[in-house]
Amino acid sequence: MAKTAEKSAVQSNFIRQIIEADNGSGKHGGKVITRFPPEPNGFLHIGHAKSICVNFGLARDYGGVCHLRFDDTNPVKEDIVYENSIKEMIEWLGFPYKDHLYHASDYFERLFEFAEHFIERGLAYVDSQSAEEMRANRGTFEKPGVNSPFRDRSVEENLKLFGEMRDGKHADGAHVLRLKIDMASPNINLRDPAIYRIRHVPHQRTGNKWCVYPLYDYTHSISDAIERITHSICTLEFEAHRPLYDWVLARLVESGKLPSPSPQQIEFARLNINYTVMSKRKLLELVETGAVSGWDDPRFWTLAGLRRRGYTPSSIRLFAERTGASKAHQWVDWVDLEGALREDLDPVAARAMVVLDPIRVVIENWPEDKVENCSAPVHPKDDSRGRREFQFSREVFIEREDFMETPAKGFFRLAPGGEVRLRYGYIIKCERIEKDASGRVATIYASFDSATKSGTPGGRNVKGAIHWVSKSDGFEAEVRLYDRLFTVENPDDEPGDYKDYLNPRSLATVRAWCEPSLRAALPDQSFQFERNGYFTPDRVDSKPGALVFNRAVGLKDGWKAG
RNA sequence: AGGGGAGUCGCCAAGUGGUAAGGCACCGGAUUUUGAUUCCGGUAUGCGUAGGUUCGAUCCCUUCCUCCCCUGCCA
Repeated sequence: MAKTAEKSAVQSNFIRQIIEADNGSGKHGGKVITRFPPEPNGFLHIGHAKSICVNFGLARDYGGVCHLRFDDTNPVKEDIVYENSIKEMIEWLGFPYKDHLYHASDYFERLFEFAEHFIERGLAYVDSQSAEEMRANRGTFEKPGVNSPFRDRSVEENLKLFGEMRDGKHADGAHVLRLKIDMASPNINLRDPAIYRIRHVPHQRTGNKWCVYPLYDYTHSISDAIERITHSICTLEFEAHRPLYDWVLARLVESGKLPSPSPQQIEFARLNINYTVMSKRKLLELVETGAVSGWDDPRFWTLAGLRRRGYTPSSIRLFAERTGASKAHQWVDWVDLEGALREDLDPVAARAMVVLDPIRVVIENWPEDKVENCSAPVHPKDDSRGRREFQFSREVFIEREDFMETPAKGFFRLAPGGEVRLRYGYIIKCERIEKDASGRVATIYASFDSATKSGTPGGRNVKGAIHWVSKSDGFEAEVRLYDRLFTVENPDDEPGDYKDYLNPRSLATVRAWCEPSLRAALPDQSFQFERNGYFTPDRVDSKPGALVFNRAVGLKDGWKAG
């Protein structure tokens, strides 16, 4: 029975240990509720996929559920097109979100009430300093901040002002609501963090209902608690925010506004992959400057790009599983992603022969108009997949690199006077070659051995077997071959601009000869072009009669010349 | 008056006082009409550094080094 790495025992990590300890103590009654909380202001990339796999994976493994919650608290940056794209990609990745779809904006009303509650308890105040004054008074890493002159406003005045803010009586930036914690805290997040700001901007879901919007730390902790999230998993940069997360929830639990126990924030290292950049700003810039053709460029590590390139959801899940979850900064090799794809596709991808860089072969002792049928298994290890048919004829194409006029040591494909098997067909012998004006081999003239048809019992064989396509029933298609987008492992660490390290040869387009079984190929289908790699029809440009294939990843090549 | 994190094989990553799991990569070898796959076998006297405690230390204590994050009315 085929067992994929994805199904094998998951390895322990510190998050699982926490969950298991909580399950053991009965802290959450054995429940596990996680959440993936994207802000709808960009497209998902492989780093997000990792986080999605961690959160949905934990829920799945512990019989819990994972909420998809859009963190839509900043209407100036957010848009419904991002939300739709995010949903589409999560579904594509294979995780169920529809029964547990939430928005932080669902909680605007309660968030506001809680803010008034903080004011009533003397734990929040309206600050009327300018942004610049607030920054100046916040202090620095070494120096404590100083209290705002508005810090001691009365509860009544604060309530009145906050109400006016909500009612649109004040301009953007005129006031802000701040928690009253400690301006001298060594943790800057605790120096009276702002929790509400005025934005006279319509919101993509609540329209014009609000002109004050809550900020992240306040919103996120409370949203988690409202949803009874048990383990709130985020990335390392939020570690210093955890005291604030806990502070807000503890006060609200104290006064019976929120249930106990509160969710626990747990931070793990975000995923980094070499030869990429991950920041939202840089991804956007690559799109806008035309370094990539769009968010779904097959060279891009956005989920849309990976899907178009030919990556499968299961390969991405396998990759996420393999890279694990820890607090150490991880720099994963791009080749690990490729390895996961190969491993995922090898047991399932239909095989086909395609010649990417054709060189013409004329088999002189094959009758002019004769055509003979050959067949090959759709999958070499799974007969139930049936067989594919194609013709053998006088004129065929083979891969240019499968012929060497002066063969290197150890080369066992075609060379002058030598023999090679045309896979699933006959053994041929190179009799002579013809070159064009530039000295390039134009045509190989060969002879075939009629006693060597593939499958002949007791027939002789030769060491080399190469793929080929007959001119009689093959067809041409465009094939796009990709290389990494950057030439250096970490473009962010190099001197100058990261864009200086774009790889000018990240895309090569060729006209290839394909066997006839490929005529009906559709996007989302994966093929192994024998000896060449895994390919998928381009979901944007491929059309019946004018197919376009993307190479998702090459096969491993164990041959070393010389 | 700074605070919070991280350092275990090339890349990930378990182990957290009893003598260094696993995966990927790599190297052998077997099978192979894909130089692929598959299958066998190999690969850290060592856990950032220097001391200490202990019968015994990756694990506990101390020193030092390196890297990352935090001074948005972004998330």
